[in-house]
Formats: sequence, C-alpha cells, structure tokens
Amino acid sequence: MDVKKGGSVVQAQVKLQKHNEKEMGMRKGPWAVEEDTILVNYIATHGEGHWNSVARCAGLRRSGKSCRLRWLNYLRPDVRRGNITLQEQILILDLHSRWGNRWSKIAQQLPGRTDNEIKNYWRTRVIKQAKQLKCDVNSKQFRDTLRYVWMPRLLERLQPTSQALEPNQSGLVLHASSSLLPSNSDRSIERGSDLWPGFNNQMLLEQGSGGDLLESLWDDDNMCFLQQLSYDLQMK
DNA sequence: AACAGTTTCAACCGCTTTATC
DNA sequence: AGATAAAGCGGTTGAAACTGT
Repeated sequence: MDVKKGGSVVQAQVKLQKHNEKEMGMRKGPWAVEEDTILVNYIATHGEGHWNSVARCAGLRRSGKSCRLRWLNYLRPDVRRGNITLQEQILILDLHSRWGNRWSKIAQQLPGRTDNEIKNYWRTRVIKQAKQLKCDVNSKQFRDTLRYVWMPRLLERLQPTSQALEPNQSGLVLHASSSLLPSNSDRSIERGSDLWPGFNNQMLLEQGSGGDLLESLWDDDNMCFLQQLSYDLQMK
C-alpha cells in the first residue's frame, strides 16, 4: 500500500488535513453539552454517516473523526453505561483468549458496549491483575489459567442464577468445569463458546444484572485463588 | 484540609482498509 | 487502475476523579 512507501501520498493528505483543521480553528478535548446537543439533533434529523459533512453542516468545529467517535462511544442511544457485569467480564476474557486485541470484534458480541470501553476494561483491570499475579497477560500460562480453570470456576459460581432458567438452558454451566480440553476452532462463536459446549454467550448476557452479577472477577477471594493457582503452576 | 500517588476513561493519534470517483 | 476521501481500528495520552497519608 501507498503508506508503506516513504513520503507517501496518504501521509501528505493527512498533513494537509491537519493543516486545514488548524486553520479552521478546530476544537479538541472534552465535548461541551451544547456540542453534544447539536450533534444529537443533527443525527436525529439527518442520520449517521458522512461524518465530515456532519461536522461541517451541523456547525461543529470538530473533525468528522471526532464527531463519529463521540457518537459511537457516548451519544448513541443504545450505548450501555455503568459497570461491566460479571457475565460481560467472563465473556470478554473468553473472546479475548481466542481473538486477542480485536476490540471492535469483541464489542460486537456485547450489545451496547463499545470497543473503547472494553479496551479500557482490559487495560485497567485485566493487565493490572496479571501484574499482581506476576504474569504476562499474553503468556500462555495466564491465558490457560483463565481459560481452563478460572472461567469454568466462575461459571460454576453463576449456577444458582442459571437454575432459574428453563431445563434445557441449565446446561449453561454444567459443562463448564468438565470441559477443560483445549478447543480447536472459532466456529461456534455465533452460537456460543467452543470451550464449554453448554455455554452460550447470548444466554450469559440475557441473565440480567441481579444479585452478585455485578461483582468483580477480581475481588479478594478470587485473587487469592488465582495467586495460589499461579504459584502451583510455577512449582510444577 | 492539603497534598501526592493512583486509577479511570474520554478523546486523540497514526495507520490501515474500504468506498467512491 | 490509480487517486482521493471517508471510515474504522488499536494504541496511547492526559485530565479528572478517587484514594491514601
């Protein structure tokens, strides 16, 4: 692609665009309430897309990129705000273990959550906890611990909630702790996890947010368990 | 109360990919 | 087919909020 050739056309375009933005006195930084209102009203009338013209026509002194980001990550009506639930945390761990840092792809499996939010969660929580365990978050040891021991254990803890489900749905967790064999593909992601045959991403999300479901994966008890596990693995 | 250190998360940046002409 | 514009993505930053002393 052009970009890989030194002094490329694309780079020149970007420079020019930045120069123009400066010339036009583009605003940066946090969005004001008035700006949000203008953007929301404009999109309500004209719809999403064509972000550069949205910025221009709505009279916002923002780049199209900035408008798009603000809408997608904050102003969109279906954006879910608030803490990431336990189910969502488990799902993020599961999906990350197979897809890596494909944040937007992971976000598609969590309705209302944005890639930015998931990325932030990963960086601020998961990486932090991995450090506490003296593990590299990308190491096989950490990933295997999460995947084959840690997540099944958490799913077992969710079982009381799932018992309220219909009989054919209760398979959700029963398979969890017994399916510790590595998976071999990503084929079943649309239906559910290939890691745990009875595990269904959609069901997990539909369980709602009652009781302990908002607790963190990383409470003291859980961390204690993980530390012991990590220690045991290192001794082997 | 004041300050320092830490955490969180919205927003930006640079690059790549996709769409359009 | 190539140039250009727009959209999308992941990494990074920095200000605000929070916590501890």
